[in-house]
Amino acid sequence: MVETGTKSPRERYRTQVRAEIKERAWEQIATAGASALSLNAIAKQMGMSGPALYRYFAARDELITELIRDAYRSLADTFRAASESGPDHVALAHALRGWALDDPHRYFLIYGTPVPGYHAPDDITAIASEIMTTLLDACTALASGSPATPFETHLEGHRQWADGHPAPPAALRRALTFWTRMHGVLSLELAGHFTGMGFDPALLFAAELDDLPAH
Amino acid sequence: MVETGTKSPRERYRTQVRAEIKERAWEQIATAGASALSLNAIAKQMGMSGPALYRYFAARDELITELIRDAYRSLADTFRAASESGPDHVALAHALRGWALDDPHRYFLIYGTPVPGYHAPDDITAIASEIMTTLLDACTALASGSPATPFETHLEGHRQWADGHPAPPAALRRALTFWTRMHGVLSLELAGHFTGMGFDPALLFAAELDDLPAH
DNA sequence: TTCTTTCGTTATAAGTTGTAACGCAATGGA
DNA sequence: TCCATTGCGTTACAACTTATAACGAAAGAA
Repeated sequence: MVETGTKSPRERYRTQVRAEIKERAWEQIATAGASALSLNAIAKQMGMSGPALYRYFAARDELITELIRDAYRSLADTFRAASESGPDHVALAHALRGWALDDPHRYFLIYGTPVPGYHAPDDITAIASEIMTTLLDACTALASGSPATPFETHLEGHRQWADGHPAPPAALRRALTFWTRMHGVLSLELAGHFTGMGFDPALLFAAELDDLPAH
Repeated sequence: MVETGTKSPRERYRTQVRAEIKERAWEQIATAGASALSLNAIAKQMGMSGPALYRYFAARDELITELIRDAYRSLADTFRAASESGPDHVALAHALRGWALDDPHRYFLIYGTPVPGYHAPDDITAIASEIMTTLLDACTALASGSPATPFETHLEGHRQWADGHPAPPAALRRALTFWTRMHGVLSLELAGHFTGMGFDPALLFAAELDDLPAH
């Protein structure tokens, strides 16, 4: 095959059909959850027979993996956009919350109940570490130097996950805490555990954001 | 039917079979996840034909609801036991972590990705509020009186969820924060998001427990 | 025009949940 | 002891699902 520089019509068609399949898949996930995702139903919606979809995705799991990849990609882009005007963990927090509320199922595809035996491919973990780097940048901006707590001392000696990032221990700790606390509020809120309780989840989120380790 | 006081042989047999079905269900969930739970497979394991199970559980969802109920009940009992020697949120935290690590799938059945359209029956929400009451007792023990932060002021006027509990605003806030922060660490840990990162999740958990709002 | 690749089809296999109809066995009362 | 009722487990079946195989048609390349 000669190098055309632009995509062939066939490839254009193929990527377009793949995109439409993913769109329908997101719709289905939103109404019935990821576990109820049916390739047959998607095919019918698109006016073609069930097995036809297997030309585009080798298996149901491959489609879901692709959706997970897109979700990570989308979060990484959101973080990057929020960091455009400088490293700022408050901006990241609000971006994260907006992104999560925008499509809860997308959030749960990343941070929800894990499927036993499923392992994300390497390119997805690469996107995850891209997200972590953005977060570390923001947390480094405000953090001071030497470790002040036992856990920060522990982190100083266990920082493989920072992947060479020069963040001081306090920043490492701040990034981890940002992650777990924001996730703690968001995940319970999105799962509906706060509904009917009366208080405003947004205020709890803000309070937690305000209470992050200051150092 | 005459009131026998003790169960009839038939009822004893019935409850025993139901218990064995649930045991097999837990085993399946542990190896393949809740979404892959198969009534047929359970029946085969027990040496009987598929439809026989429908004498014991009207539908797959009813079995899962029963498992969720058992999970909540188990957590409530664990909390109660941890509170036996007086209200102590540190004891609750360690009990929670032990309970979660003991069976991650049981934890995710309660706090994992919600199933769209599923609503827990009233008796389950009653157990949930029993858990919350135990937590509020522990948080009241250490908290002072008047609200000190904007969010605590907000909680003072939105405390339906406390269900009449006389906890001061600082205790309400402490309870919510306990919940979201412990869940934030535990859920990410159990989902495997920390694996390969190098640090010790137990230390992060301890650090978060130590950092709870003090007031 | 001809060759080749790709696509969508139907047929089929092996699962799943759940219902229906039947027979057997155990329970409880006379 | 006998009998009627109740409950249990079975097979048969309907309507799904994922996934593979084999075939025909359409589209792109030479």
